[in-house]
Parts: sequence; structure tokens; C-alpha cells
Amino acid sequence: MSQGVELLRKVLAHRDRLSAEDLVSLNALTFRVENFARGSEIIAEHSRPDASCLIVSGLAARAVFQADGTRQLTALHIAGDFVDLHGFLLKTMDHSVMALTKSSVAFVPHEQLADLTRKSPHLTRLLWLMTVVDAAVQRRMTALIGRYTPLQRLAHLICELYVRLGVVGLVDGQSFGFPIRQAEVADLLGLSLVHTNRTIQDIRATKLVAWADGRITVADFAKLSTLCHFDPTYLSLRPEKR
Amino acid sequence: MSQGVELLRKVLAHRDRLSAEDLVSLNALTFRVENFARGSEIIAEHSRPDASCLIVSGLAARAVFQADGTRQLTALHIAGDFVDLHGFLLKTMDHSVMALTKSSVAFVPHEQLADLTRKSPHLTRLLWLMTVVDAAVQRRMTALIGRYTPLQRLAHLICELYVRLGVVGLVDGQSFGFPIRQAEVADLLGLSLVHTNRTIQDIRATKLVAWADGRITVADFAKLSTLCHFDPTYLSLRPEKR
DNA sequence: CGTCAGATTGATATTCATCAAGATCGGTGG
DNA sequence: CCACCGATCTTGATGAATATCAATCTGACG
Repeated sequence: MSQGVELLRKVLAHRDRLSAEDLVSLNALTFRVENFARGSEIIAEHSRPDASCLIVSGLAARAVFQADGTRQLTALHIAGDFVDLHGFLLKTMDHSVMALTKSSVAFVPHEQLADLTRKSPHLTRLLWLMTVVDAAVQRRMTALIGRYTPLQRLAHLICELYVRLGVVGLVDGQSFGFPIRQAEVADLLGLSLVHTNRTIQDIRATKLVAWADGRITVADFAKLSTLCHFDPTYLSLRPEKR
Repeated sequence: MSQGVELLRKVLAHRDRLSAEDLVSLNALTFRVENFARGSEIIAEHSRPDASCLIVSGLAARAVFQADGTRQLTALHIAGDFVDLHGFLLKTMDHSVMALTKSSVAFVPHEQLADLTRKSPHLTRLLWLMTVVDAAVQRRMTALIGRYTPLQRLAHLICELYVRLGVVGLVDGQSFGFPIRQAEVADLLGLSLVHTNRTIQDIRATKLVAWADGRITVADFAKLSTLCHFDPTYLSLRPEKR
């Protein structure tokens, strides 16, 4: 079983029980793995990909660029995220996907996904769900940037990462690797670089989070959650019949 | 053919050719229509709906509420939008859907949608697409609030509405009805009410848009698009094999 | 005529971006 | 081993953008 499929199985299993038949269909998917350097573009805006990709390792982000070169990173993606399932339906990309760290990415051809929609309604619904969860995460991001203070935005980002990375086993005790530059955090949170730096100092001052050398340690998840009103409902992490 | 199905057919036909078989499956869907008053909740956060809804007439919005009573409207929905297709997969709502004007809403039971995923892979992909387009619109919203000026946000909102309302035939010449209070525009754009008021005055001053008595007239769509870098790619409005 | 919701205005305080320097650190060539 | 360099983080100063507060205005309607 490829690493990509194994990760996908783990992520889907958090949302619904997978039947033996589901597993067979999953295993039938063939992934081509490709590596990307930090800062490189995995999928380009306006391109027409013929395969969808899943992050095997590393961090990636969806990016929307502006004419003046500034950008907004609209979503962050981690190992196990079927990032570009969207492209399967969109056909033409409305945004790009960037590797924020050295990443390993698995591609599955669109034909195989189309096949899945014909042969496995249940897996289809689960993959559909994954894109709907992406939408929910995006909604939360909109709300964060629109109505939360910078400190809350950052706290929320950390809470979300803590939970999502936990699902794929990437939280070690209370800490996880997050080798991201502050400029990128700024583009995620909709802040300037300087203000982001100060906000990071603010969150360190709360003592709820330690952040050094590309690693974040969550000292008090409960208090951090309260600070930013984190409610994980939007991640749909309860196994249910779907 | 019900009004709901007819609208849906129109919206889907903008994304792909519908076969005779597709139309039969569409017509098999049974919608229960319900009316909502301005300001009422169509779907509540944390609820577990057993039917998904489509806006037949009126304006609706997804809302995320904060502890202090403030809210962010994360997305705006118009006639023809299958707003709550998300609920079919999420099972538990992570946000609420509000009627911004008196609205007529058609509900189709989740069982019928599940059935569709078993019997009509093509329609399934098209409905899936509609949720993916919602995600794309949401992404654009995040980028807007994070990196665009208030004037650009408002201009972009108007461009988007102009195009989306055009698809369902709700643009009359160069104008469309938009009977929304400024407080709601503020919650959409992530601004304060006062600043929203001033931004509306700014956009009036450009003469590119007239806005009075609940009606917006777009005097120069091309210039307005340029002002806010509007690129309709994210709406996926080209019929393609999907 | 009074009331109410919504729009508008002016004044002020706060937040945030921008600009311009440092500081820190790892790597690299001599 | 050490001086230098570039990338990143940090800091301080300043001004612009935005929120907040408190009126006032307007039009619809009983």
C-alpha cells in the first residue's frame, strides 16, 4: 500500500467507517509521487491539471496573487490533505498551490477519480466531503480575518494545526514542526510582516504557546482554544454514516 | 418541472452539457418549498439537517457568529444556489444560513441526494462541482478581506454579484436588486458599519456604480473589474466535460 | 405629529502598515 | 579560524487606515 493511500485511508477513517470494498477501491488508485522544493509551485493558477494531488509530507498552501505581487495564502495544507481534489472538478485552476517546505506530493489521474464516481458512490461521497471540509476551513479563515484580532487569528491557526496534525500523527507530545517564515504567516493571517512578528511575540507572552526553531509547542490547549473561541466542529472529525 | 429544478438546471447547464438522462434524474428530485422572513435563520449552526436547500428567490448568507454577538457573513447566496449541499456531507452544520431578504427556499431530502450519488455519477460530479465553486468563492472572499482595500472589496462584491445574478437572469439591463442594509454589507466585507458607509460613498464617487433604493446599477463593468482585479475564472462558468 | 429603522456625519482613539535600522545566525570563502 | 554575507527576525518611529462613539438626518408609516 502506497504512503499516499495509507494517509488517505487514515484521514477518511476519521470521517466514516471504510468497508472492505472501499479499501479495495482506494488501493486501486495509482499515485505518482513528485518532490517539490520550498517555495515552488505545485499547481499553477489558470493551469488545467489532469491529475489531483495529495500531500504526502511537507506543508503547502493555496495562494491568490495580486497585481502588485502581494499575495494571500488562503489555506494551509498538511500531510494527508487531498489538496487538489478541487482541480478535478474545476478543470481550470482559480488559484495556485505552493510548497511552503520541501514537500512530497502524490498525483492521481483525473480519469481514475472519474472512475471512482462511477464505481464507488460511498468513496465519492467521502472525497466530496473532503472538499466540503476544505470549504468549511476556508469559511473559518474568512471569519478569522474579517472579525478576529490578530492574536486570535494566530491562536486559532495554531489550534487548528494542532488538531489536524494530530489526526495524521504529526503531533509529538504537545509540539509539532512548523518550519514556516513569518512572512508566510503574515500572508496567511492577512497582516503585515511587522505586525505578524509582534503578534507572535504577544502569543509567546501569554505562555500558552512556545514557538522556536520551527517548532510550536502548545502548553495549554484548553486556554488557547478559549482565547480564540476554537470549536473544531468545522473539521467534521466525527465518524458518521456519510 | 418545479421552479427549484428549473433554476438548478440553468445553473448546472453553465458548467456542463446535461444529457436527457441527467434531466430525468434532476426531475426526479422532489423539493419542499418553504418561505423565510428577512433576518430569519434557514439552517442553524450545530443543527443536523436531513435535507439540503436551494434558494429559489431572495438573498441568503452563511454566517459565523462570535461570542460577543458580532458576526462575519462568509458568503452571499442568490437564487439558484444550492446553498446547503454542504450539509449533506457535513452532517453537523459548522455555520448558519440566514435569509437576508424574504426568501423562498426549496429542500430536497438527503436520501434523494445519496440516491443520486449511486445512480447518476455525472450529476453527482456536477453537484460536487457546485460545492467546489462555493469553496472557490470563499477563497476569493478570504483573499479580498485579507489583502484588498475596502473599495476593492466592495467593487469585487458588486462584480461578482453582477456576473452571478446574470447567470440566473436577475440582471435587468445593467442593474440588479440588492435590498441589503449597510450593516450586512459591513459583516460581509469585514468592516465596521461606519467605514462601510464611507466606502459606499467612495464607490459612488467613482461613478462606476450607482446604488440607491436597494438597487445597484453598474455603469462601467470593465472599469469596475479593473479597479478590483476581478477575474471570473473562479466561478467556473465555462461549460466543460466534468 | 411622533416613532423607528437605517443612513450619514464629525470627532476621536486605536490598530495596523510602512519605513528604516539593527540584531542574530548559519553558511561560506579566504 | 575568522570576516563577511544573506536571510530572517526584531525594534522603534511615524503616519495612514479603520474602529468607535455620539449625534444628526431622512423617509416610511401608524
